[in-house]
Amino acid sequence: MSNDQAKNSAPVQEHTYPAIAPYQHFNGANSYPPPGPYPIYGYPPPSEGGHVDGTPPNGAHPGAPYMMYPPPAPGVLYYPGPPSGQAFPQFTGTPSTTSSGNRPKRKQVKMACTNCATACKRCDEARPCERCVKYGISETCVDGVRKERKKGVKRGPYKRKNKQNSGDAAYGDPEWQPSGSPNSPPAVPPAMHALPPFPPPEGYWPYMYPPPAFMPPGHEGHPGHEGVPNGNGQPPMLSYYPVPPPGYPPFPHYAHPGTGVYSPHHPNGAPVQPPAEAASHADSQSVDTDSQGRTEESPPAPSNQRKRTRTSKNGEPKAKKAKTGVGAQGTKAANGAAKGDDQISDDHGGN
DNA sequence: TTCCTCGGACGTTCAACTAA
DNA sequence: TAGTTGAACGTCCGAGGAAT
Ligand SMILES: [Zn+2]
Ligand SMILES: [Zn+2]
Repeated sequence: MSNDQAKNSAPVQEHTYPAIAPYQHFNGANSYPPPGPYPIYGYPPPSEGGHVDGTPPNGAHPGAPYMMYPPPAPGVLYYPGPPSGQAFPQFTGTPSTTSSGNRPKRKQVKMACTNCATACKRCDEARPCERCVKYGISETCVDGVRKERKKGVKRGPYKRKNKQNSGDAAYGDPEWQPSGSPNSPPAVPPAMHALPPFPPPEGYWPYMYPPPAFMPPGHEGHPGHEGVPNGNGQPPMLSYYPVPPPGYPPFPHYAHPGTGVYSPHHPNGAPVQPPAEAASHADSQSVDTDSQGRTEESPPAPSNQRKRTRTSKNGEPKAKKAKTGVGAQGTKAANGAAKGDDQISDDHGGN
C-alpha cells in the first residue's frame, strides 16, 4: 500500500456493464436471457417440422443447428430460445460474474484498513470500517500506505492482442477473427456495426447474426433459404448458428469457418458435448479472461480441491506475528466474532 | 467444534511499450 | 501522444491445522 492509492482514488474502475437494450430471443421475445452458460441449439423451420413461432417441434433434436425462423433482424445479438418451449425468466439482475462462471465478481475496496489488510479480511470504504467497529478497534482503523511501484523496470516487447486476424490464429482461439480466405473474401456485414457493446455481460452467450464470414450449412440452393424468398409467400430463411466472435469462448457447437459445414466437433478436434451436458460444462470450455482480457491457461482447481501446504513461497513457513496489537487483535471476541468471516489473523503477503 | 492461519485466486494500478 | 500491455502490488476467500 502506498500513497498512490490516495493519488488515484478518483477514477474508480467499475466493472459493471452499461445498460443495454434487451437482446432478442431466438423466438423473438424481448427479454434478457438468463445468465449463461447453457446449451446452444436451435429448432428447425416450419418447412422441416418446426413451429412458426420458433418453438421446438415434437421430437426436435435440440443439438442440431437449424435455420432460424422467422428470420431474425440483422445486426443484433441473439440468444438461443428456451428449451422445450419454456420461457426464460425475465432477467433483471446486474450481469456481473466472473468469467469462470456465474460466481459474482469479487469487488475489492481500493484500500483496506491496516487491520483488515493484516487479517486478510474484507474491509469497506468507511472509516472506521465495519469490521473494526465490530471488534471495537475503530481507533486503529486507518488506511495503510501503498508501496510505491518500482520504476525503470525494463520489459520485453509486447504482444499485441487486438491486432487484426493475421490468419494464423486457429479457429476457437480467442484471437481468431472471422476473415476471408483467399477463396472467400471477408464477409463482415455492415449490420455488425450495430451490435450492442462488446463484450456483452459476462455469462451471456451470444449468437451473432449475420454470422461473419460463414456460409450456412447444408441448405444451399433451397428455395426460401438464405434470405431468398421462395416465391410462395414464405419469408426468406436465414441461417442462424453460433459464431464465437473474437474473444468469446467457443460455443458448444460449431460450424466450420471455412466450409460452413456443421460438425459435432470443434475444428481443433475437441468433441462437442450433448446439449444438456454442454450446459453444465460450457463454462469449462470458455476461455477465462480477467478484467483486462487476460486469459488463464489452466484454471486452478476449485479451492475446495486445492491441496494446501503450509509453507511460504520460498518453502519456509511464514513467520508468525505476535498476537498483540491491532493487527492480530488478540481478543477472542474480536477474533471469532463472525463465523465464516472475521477471524483476525496474521499478516501474510499477497503475491 | 471453533478459531486462526495463510496459500493463492482474484482485482487494481500504472510504468513500459507501441502504433498512429 | 493516446492506447495497450503486462507485471507489481493489493485484497480477501476459504481450506485446513491448531486450540479449546
Ligand atoms: Zn477494514
Ligand atoms: Zn478497519
